[in-house]
Amino acid sequence: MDSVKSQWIKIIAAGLLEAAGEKGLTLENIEDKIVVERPPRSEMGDLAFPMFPFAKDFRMAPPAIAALAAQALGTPSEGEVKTAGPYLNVFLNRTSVTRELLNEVEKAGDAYGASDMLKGQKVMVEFSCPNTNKPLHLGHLRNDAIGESISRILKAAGADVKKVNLINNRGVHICKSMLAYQKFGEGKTPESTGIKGDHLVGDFYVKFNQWSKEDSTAEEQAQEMLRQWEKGDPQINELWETMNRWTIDGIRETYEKTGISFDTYYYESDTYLSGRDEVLKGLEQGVFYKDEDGSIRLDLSDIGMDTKVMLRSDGTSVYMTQDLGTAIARHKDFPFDRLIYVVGAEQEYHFKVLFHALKKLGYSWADMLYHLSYGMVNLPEGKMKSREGTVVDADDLLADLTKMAKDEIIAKEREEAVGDADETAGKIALAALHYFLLQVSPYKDMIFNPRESLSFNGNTGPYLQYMSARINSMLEKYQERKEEFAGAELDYSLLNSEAEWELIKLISAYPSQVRQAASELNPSIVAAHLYDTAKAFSRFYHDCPILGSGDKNLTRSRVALSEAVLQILKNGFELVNIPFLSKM
RNA sequence: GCGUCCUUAGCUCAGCUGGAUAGAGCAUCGGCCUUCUAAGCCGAGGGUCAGAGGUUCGAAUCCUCUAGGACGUACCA
Repeated sequence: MDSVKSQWIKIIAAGLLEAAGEKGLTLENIEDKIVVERPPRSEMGDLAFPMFPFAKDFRMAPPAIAALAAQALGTPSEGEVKTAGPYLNVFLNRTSVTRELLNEVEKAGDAYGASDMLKGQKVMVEFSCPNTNKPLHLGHLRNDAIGESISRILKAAGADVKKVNLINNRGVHICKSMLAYQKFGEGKTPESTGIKGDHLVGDFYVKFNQWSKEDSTAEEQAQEMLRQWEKGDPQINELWETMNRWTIDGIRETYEKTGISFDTYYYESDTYLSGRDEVLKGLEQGVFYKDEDGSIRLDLSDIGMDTKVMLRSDGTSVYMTQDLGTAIARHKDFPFDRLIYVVGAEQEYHFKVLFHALKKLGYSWADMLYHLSYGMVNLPEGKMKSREGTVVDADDLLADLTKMAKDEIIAKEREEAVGDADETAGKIALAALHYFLLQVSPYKDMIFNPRESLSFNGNTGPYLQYMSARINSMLEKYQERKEEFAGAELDYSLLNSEAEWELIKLISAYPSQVRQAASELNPSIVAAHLYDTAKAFSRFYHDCPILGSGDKNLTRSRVALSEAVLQILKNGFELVNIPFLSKM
């Protein structure tokens, strides 16, 4: 459809030029001025060209320009041009557009929608970045969903994408769960308790917070532990390694369940030292300064901000120190053209400072860093608060969703048909979750209502899966009954209903939607387009019998259309991490 | 205080670089299963696009102000 659009821009331009010529006017850069739109209702045409931008050139009212241009255009072979007030509306030659499009989709297959828009670009995407003191919660799931999805979308746009994680495995917060374990742990392990490692460690983190309310020295003890640890205390180190492994193993299990993966894991425990060296180097160079209190700081007055600690007065490193080291290590490993940090909006200040610090340290690639600042997930009652126990745990949520999906399968008596009901339920849960998280623009805060938000009806992931499963089943039946339709011929002119034409237009728009999602780093564009497509198919499927159309050629042609729709759904599912189900 | 962002139907959200009558889903009400999966389809009601100015032929969209909200402004991450 892109080629159709540019073709029509040329046609309209020619018409306008001719009309202008008749009036003795000359127009410049006419093609750049032409705006292509979609008419608000399909019966008004397929493409719309508003004439407002030419009012000044013509010194005429837009409707009059439209009339003149339409007259000049006459009846081009590519379609029909009609005026509608100030608009020129184009009705495309449906048969030829359909033929071309369905052939293109079939040829491209899984690659339909892919482009070379970002060809040659190396893009690193950082996301997830869990702390090793507690399990993942709903906020992480949104981060993971966005990070994984934009990685896939950028890849589809031709970029060389490297997905990276950063394990926040050091810092005072880690010491807190360790300290609580030392005090109250009684040697418990994931094996001895049967509790998933990340949850077990998280329980001790909660315990620390309870204990610190009773014992005012708790915070100081945690700080002391951090100092001992950075000095290399072997006992602390051993405990750290053990508890870290528990957490990371647990978190990796959650990644596997949700279809998230990384090309490279970075660990703050590996990068904080190089970050510290970097800070000391920067101190020598005069980029940083030593404050009266002994801490090493960056003066940000040149960008209208205060100062920021780069290294604590006791010599231990902060978040910033580690992120400096990590960024530098990453650019060495993978000289990116762009590094996208998928991190919550609450850390905007941090990244502003980080990027600024790297620039001042003389790293030219500091300009290629980008903070994809996404919004928070809130509950109807407000913020999720771990202290009040209102945090929605990732594993619990997945388990609940899977249970709901399984109950639904049983209620609909689809266990047999579906094959492995548990596996299917798990995939439905993922679809519900990922679609819910990705249908919203990343940068906006969103509200998660556990009771209502994850329904399986309406504008949801399972609805998409359902439509694709139905198409798949129908196509399988077609294959089984192949002899019945032997000798059938594809006749695109038979696909002449409005429902079919709507589908054609949606299929043709898919690649541009993917490109837009890539340039805006916004998966919700893909999600919305998938919904529109599924919805349009649903209407078509309801109105237009396929296998029972009564006309072999019509059946064959509608099958071809359905195949293309299924291809778009499958390709799009891949981009937003929704599993395709052949049966549901 | 300062900075950044948000405010569209009862609720949750779309609405692309300004363009024709602002759209979905949920919820409410009413239809549709001897025919390809009813996790579906069709229809109805529901809007001063927070408010006020401005720019423009034209504003939910751009600018300014006001109100409400979120986040940040840590030797937490």
